[in-house]
Amino acid sequence: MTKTKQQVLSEFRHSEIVNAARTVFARKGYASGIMDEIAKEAGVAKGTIYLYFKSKHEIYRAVLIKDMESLKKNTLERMKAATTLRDKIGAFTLARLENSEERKDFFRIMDSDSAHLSLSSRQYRDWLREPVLLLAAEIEDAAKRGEIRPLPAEKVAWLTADITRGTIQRRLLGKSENTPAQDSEFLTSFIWSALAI
Amino acid sequence: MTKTKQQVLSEFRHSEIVNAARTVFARKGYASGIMDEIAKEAGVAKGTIYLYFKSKHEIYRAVLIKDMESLKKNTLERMKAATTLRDKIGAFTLARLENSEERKDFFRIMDSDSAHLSLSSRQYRDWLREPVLLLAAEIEDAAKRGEIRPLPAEKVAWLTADITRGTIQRRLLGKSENTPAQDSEFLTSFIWSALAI
Amino acid sequence: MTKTKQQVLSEFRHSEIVNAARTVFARKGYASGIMDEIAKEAGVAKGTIYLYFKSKHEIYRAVLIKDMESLKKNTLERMKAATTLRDKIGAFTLARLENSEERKDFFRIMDSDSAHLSLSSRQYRDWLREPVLLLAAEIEDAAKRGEIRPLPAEKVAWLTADITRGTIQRRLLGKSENTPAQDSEFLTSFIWSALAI
Amino acid sequence: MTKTKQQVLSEFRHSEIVNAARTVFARKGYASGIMDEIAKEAGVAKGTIYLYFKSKHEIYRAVLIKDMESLKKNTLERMKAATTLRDKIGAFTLARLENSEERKDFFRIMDSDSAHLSLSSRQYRDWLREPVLLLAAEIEDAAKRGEIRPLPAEKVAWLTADITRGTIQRRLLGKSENTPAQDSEFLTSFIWSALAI
DNA sequence: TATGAATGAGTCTTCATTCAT
DNA sequence: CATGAATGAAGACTCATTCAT
Repeated sequence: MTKTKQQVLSEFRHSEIVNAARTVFARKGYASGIMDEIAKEAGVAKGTIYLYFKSKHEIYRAVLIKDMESLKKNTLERMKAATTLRDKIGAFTLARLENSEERKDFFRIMDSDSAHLSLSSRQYRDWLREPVLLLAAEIEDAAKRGEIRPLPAEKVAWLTADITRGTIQRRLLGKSENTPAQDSEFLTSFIWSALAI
Repeated sequence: MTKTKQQVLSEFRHSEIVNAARTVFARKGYASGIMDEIAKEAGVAKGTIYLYFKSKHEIYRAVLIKDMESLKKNTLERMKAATTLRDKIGAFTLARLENSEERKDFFRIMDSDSAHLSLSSRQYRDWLREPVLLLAAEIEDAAKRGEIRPLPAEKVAWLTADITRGTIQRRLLGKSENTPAQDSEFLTSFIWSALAI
Repeated sequence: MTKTKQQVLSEFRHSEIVNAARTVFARKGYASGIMDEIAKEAGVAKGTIYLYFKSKHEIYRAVLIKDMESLKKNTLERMKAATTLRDKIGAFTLARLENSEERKDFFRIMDSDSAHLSLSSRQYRDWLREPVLLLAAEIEDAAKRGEIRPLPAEKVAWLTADITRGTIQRRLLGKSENTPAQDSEFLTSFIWSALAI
Repeated sequence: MTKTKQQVLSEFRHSEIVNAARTVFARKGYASGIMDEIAKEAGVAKGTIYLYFKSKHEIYRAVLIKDMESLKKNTLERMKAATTLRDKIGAFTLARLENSEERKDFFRIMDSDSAHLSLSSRQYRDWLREPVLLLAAEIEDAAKRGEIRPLPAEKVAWLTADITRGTIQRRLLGKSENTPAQDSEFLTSFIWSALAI
């Protein structure tokens, strides 16, 4: 169960490189993010990167997948922990807003065109899709229970994702004096009003 | 007031190059969109492009600015033509949805990371900002008139822009069986419900 | 029928690059023959080479094919011009010996392992094979006519090629005080003795 | 006179590495034969190789020298064991043909351009030279004894080497249905005919 | 003006060699 | 001695930009 020193070091390096890459790609974009710079940022030689990743492309994928996976997991967990639909909507938006605060670099990359090119589009969309579909299912249920107006649930779920993303982007541009919680509450109440009977 | 033959030709070339660039960038993204390909697409020699634009970067800016300007103008006109707030919201969303249909290439580029890198962020946001601020003003007025709930008008306006953009992106991925008008109506009614007293 | 100035220049460049490559490859071998060096030797920029050849590999092929083709043609012509078998053997050996004198660089490359890797083995062997098979046919005929002993003609033809190649290689190492004609005569008479009734 | 365990192990490793290198170089050529691959083939770590050899180049030399030395020894022994000139020619050709059968890898390397670049040309030629010169001496003697025609002995010896090499190469390409003994006999009788009075 | 051949700086990637453990 | 992770120099290739015609 214990890791060898080697394994620890190796995982550390792997992780350092991914972190360095995220920083560099966030700063320059994929095409202009140069291996030299990633290497320097990670504190290793250029050749070392190739011991851990087959290509620049592969590093980029690693960054995206790792962060998207973690974002997805976190969002799902928090949504499941919530009980009412309103709370679930709140959990969805807040999870993402808070995450974007901690991982600004990733959120700067996430929507880039290279992200779409690097992952198969199926792969790409599914990271987002799963939480959105969970949200859609909850909306559907609530509608059936008569708690909210009958509306196309999936569409509404996507709109929720849209405004969350937009809000995050505005925050990344330095546009918000609000806390994530405040922004989340505003988005949630806005959606909720639109759903109200 | 009359243009010389030279001027006409020059403007024509300018425009051809911008169009070719839009096509190419939409197909490949900025970094992989190659001058050779733009030249071929525009039907001119590579050197000729440099008679009209200082650099690749400059062409990209030209594409963005031209299209954004035209989108902005169109959106503003249609909003001004509308009378009620609901109609103005409808005009905003429909203008953009229809535009995206006619100019898919541009909309594919618009949100790319290179777009952000190419224009100063102020420049970039301002093309969108104007219609959004107009919408915000209208919302503000309507709130004052008591037609809708009092809500932070600018935020609501941005949310409207967010869901419009999201919807357009889903359409570009081949995700909609609806007409732009139908999608616009859905978005508008959704917003409208949230604003209702 | 007249070539444009462009065509002439283009062909000249093409040819210059092939010549430069031959020189460099002869000096360093394929793997150590560096594009920079070829470019410098050809008096063009590195990028220019890629206007004429898709890759380093392609240049190498071009060198081999051009020279082998020309060697083959020359050998065949001279053999056909000869009338008796002995003269044909003489033509074969002399053609190659003289050629190797004029094109030392090529002969240094010809037998390199990279030559085998660069051309399909069929392609590679056929340049040599054709003259050898012609020689074999002539031997066969002469045997039927009873001019020489009956011997496996193709084998004898290959042996002739072997000793010609060996002699050339020794010459390239600076080992011969003889003229090509003298060496050719020696080889021919040696073979001839072995064929004598 | 007894070797320590250390020495035995050391020599074993040395030998393993040389064998691995031969295999790899034969498969890929010198430039593409990678240290990693040699290490894996030898069953040691890459660093270990450098305890036994100063450089990749040095390993290559070691392979060549070891095999050439052994080939030379074997050829000389067998020639000395033979009594008549014809048998000595037969011994020369058969020794090499049989050796090439057992050590195909080496024979694939032997004539490569890298072999020439790795050994000083003097060094390279001398491994072959000794048996050839022995053969030349025997031819000389036989001529003096009037057993064969007077011919330039060294040249004839080299021609013998040439056709042996050529035949071996054709065999390595999968071109022979004959046994080494049959091929040897053909070559010997061919040479012998040319020498006959 | 228009051309497109030429340029060469800039990039990714490989791999022989070193070195800390 | 043995290891194999780390290094970084070196090389093929790309492509925005220039320039002679």
